[in-house]
Amino acid sequence: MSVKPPRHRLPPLNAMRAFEAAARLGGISRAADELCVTPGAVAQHIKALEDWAGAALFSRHARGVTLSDLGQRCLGDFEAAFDQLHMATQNLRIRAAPNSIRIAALPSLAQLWLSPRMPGLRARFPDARISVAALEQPPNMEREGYDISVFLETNADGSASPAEVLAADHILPVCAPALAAQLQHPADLADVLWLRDSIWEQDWALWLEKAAVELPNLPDSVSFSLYSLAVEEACNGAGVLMGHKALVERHLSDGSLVAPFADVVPTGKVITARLRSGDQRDLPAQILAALRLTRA
Amino acid sequence: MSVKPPRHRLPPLNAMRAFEAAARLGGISRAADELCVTPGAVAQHIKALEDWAGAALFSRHARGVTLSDLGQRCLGDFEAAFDQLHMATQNLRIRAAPNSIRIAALPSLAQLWLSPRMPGLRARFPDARISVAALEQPPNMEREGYDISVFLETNADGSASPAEVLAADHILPVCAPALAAQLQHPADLADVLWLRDSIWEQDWALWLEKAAVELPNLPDSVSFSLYSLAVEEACNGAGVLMGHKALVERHLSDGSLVAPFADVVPTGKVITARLRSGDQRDLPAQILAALRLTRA
DNA sequence: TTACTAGGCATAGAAAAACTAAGGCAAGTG
DNA sequence: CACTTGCCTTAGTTTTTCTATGCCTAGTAA
Repeated sequence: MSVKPPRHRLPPLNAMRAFEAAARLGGISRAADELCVTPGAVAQHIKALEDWAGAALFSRHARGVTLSDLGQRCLGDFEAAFDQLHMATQNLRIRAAPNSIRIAALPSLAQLWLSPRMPGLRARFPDARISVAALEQPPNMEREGYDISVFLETNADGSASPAEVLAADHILPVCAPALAAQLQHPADLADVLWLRDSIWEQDWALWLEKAAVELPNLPDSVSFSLYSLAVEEACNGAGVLMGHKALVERHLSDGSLVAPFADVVPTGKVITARLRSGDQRDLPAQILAALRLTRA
Repeated sequence: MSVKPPRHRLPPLNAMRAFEAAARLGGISRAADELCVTPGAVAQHIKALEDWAGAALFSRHARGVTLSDLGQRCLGDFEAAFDQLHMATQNLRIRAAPNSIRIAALPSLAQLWLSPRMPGLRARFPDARISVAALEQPPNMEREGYDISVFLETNADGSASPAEVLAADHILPVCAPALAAQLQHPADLADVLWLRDSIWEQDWALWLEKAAVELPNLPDSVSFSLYSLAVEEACNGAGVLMGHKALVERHLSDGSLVAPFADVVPTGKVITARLRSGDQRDLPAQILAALRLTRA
């Protein structure tokens, strides 16, 4: 009669994942969002882990939860463990498909800056399989499976990770050539429809201030949730768009858009690319380097 | 319209666990055994991970599997990640119940060496909650939830982890006092029933050799899968047992067993205690130290 | 005071995942 | 040549996980 171990099982892996997410993000709802499940599911997982441990990891309040003393002390361990697990899966992914490159980019950058450069990139790296995902927020690159990110950051963002500045961000009004005829002086801007991007609402105010333009009144404006839609509409002659130089350079050079006023204003932001740390390949860095040099 | 991420999900956690176990143990059946499921379940998990990666992690043969090149290179990552996950759960456990101490011990040691010392231990550490599990094999202490292990090891086992020698292992024949009357000379051993432990079958041969005893014939013997059962039977006068000194010392001192012959033979093994590395408490080390000094 | 809202809890039922059992196969072994 | 070992596959079942719903509490606004 061999003594069969009443084996000490690990608590359920999913329960640990739920705890880690909720503790890191500071809320069950936020964890649920990250894990793509309902808050109820996360709450159940966390309860399961608490039952396993026999102690509370969170203290519950009417509005949200806070980590208990125990939870506080354990968060670091679990965070590190899951970091490693993510690292392991990323390594598995890139070893299984070494030529696969995933780029995460701001939607506007993906469409107006990155997209024109893709043909050049593909020509330079014919073996690479480059996919692009448009994200509103920069992802955690070590955790989600992106090898390169391209986002707009304020110049001061001195993060530790290896960042590469691809271009500065400058703005100036742009519009279709036909509409430009109506704009002789900056003051004429008060008489045309303005096109805005909904996440860059302050662009116009910034430009007016820095270009020292004073208008008697602010005209009507329409906003778009995607900058590329606003650019399309500007090309169609719908109005005047506050153009980001790096994003409309192609339209300016092919004449589909023109800049009626020369005042170019820096926004204080830069287009920044980052590599995923821990990637053992050379390809991502090569692609990033090529990205600096590639013209649209 | 916010751009909702087509979130990059991790592969299923259980699939990773199955891969890690199968890769580490070198077989699906062995992994199934460790995970307490059927091999079919493990095979399915591994296939799921391979599908996620888009490449094979094992090459299948008729007799067993071997790691593919890819699997080989990924094993280390996953092993490290799960090591950390186990570490995190152990830390959670001991933080939630700092006075809980779990000891893993060989069944015979648990019953005959450890058990008599427990009262002394409890008196010395009244707050500690000491539980004991009897295991045939030493557990992976970093992974399974044991804080102290007590096993019989060959002297040479120079493992890196902090080991503490509690006692050397010596053997000599023992029996009930009544039976001892029949044993005047070692040669008389040929005429009595021998009691054996099924995992220490060679004890008798070793003792006969080292004690330079030659017998004309070997007598009948019965074996027990638990040494403590054999000890009981010896006390009952059922026969002569090859006694391990450290395990029968209490019976020898209270007279329920006697040693008819004085030849004590070392087996080359030692009772060894180990602490789980990474334990941030002092209590386990204190208990181990006390264990050295505690008398039965 | 009186809604109203946000965030979390509890429960039941539904959906999905995991597991088992059974049959099959291929290559060593006696 | 039969037997054993170790794995695969599939179908069906069990278990887990998730969602949906209603409820509760404490801030916030009217």
